[in-house]
Amino acid sequence: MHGKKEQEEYIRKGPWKAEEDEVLLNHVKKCGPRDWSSIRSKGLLQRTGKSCRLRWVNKLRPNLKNGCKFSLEEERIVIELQAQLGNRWAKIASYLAGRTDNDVKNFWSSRQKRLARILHTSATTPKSQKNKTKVPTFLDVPTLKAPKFSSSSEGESLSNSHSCAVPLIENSEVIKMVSLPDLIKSELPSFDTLNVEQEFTLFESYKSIDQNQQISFPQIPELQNDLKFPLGNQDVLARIDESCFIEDFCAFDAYEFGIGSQHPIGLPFFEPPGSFSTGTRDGIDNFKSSDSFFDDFPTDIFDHMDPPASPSNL
DNA sequence: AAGCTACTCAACCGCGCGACT
DNA sequence: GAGTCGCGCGGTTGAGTAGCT
Repeated sequence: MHGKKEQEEYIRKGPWKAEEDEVLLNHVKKCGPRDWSSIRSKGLLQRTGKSCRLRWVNKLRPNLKNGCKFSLEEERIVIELQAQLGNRWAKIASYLAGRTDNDVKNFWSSRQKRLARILHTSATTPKSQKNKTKVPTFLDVPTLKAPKFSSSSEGESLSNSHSCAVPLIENSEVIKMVSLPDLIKSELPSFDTLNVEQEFTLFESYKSIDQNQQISFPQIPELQNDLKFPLGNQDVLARIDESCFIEDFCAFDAYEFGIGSQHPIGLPFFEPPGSFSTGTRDGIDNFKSSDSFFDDFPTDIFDHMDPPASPSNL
């Protein structure tokens, strides 16, 4: 079998057994969460110190929210902090009670994959097939007119209110200008928590809009200018009147930018730094009680909108 | 029921940094 | 100052699972 030296060198990998967890917990009880490498050197476990530490941090540490999905508030915090800090998952996790860097990382990467898939689908699916997607997009409104800027807003920076934010479109010529990581870094509202019902209702309302009616697109808060307008403002403006431009933009979407989602476009999406610890839902509640998003629509738009079905009707 | 796809989660790996010798 | 060690972090991968067709 194994010689003594071989046994000493043997390092166990893979899933942890309950007995191993118990040994590790005992070690932490005695010595605290440190001296990870001594666990192996003492012959307690055939695991590396790194492996022990990881197991403790990610699974055995008290007060972990294991197996619990990220709440809306947690998602919001992650999105904002990722935009501010980049991929410093451990730092981000420190703002979330019971979450580990691994949790945050996994959450973000699955979000990223989903977004990539949506982008890819949007860019490659023939337009005739796009209507088959689960959640309807503005692509389904074929002749929605491009927004026009009022004379009062002409000459203003497009980053201001009532701008037509066009950071991302499926047209391949343009999509290349926004890398996926940059896209994800931008402070997109969560789409994990989309209220499909609301989305659909709003969508239906758009279908009802007089196609000659002009609507203002709501602002997108706090996007970096270069993310908002990868082409440069002039180029964006120049393309706005192209029907395919708007169509493509709308296809990518409204969905991504939260129109119809639970999050506002016209409001600051995130709390100011420093307010995380309060764990308030002010941002969300403010949205719910605010009209600012809908202020950007013609008032009679709501005449076409049916109230969302109550859950009891489902 | 079976196959496929997307997603989640757990764990490993490589790298960088700081402390120690 | 150079080398070593332990630790922490971010990136990546693979297994398991849920949902859809």
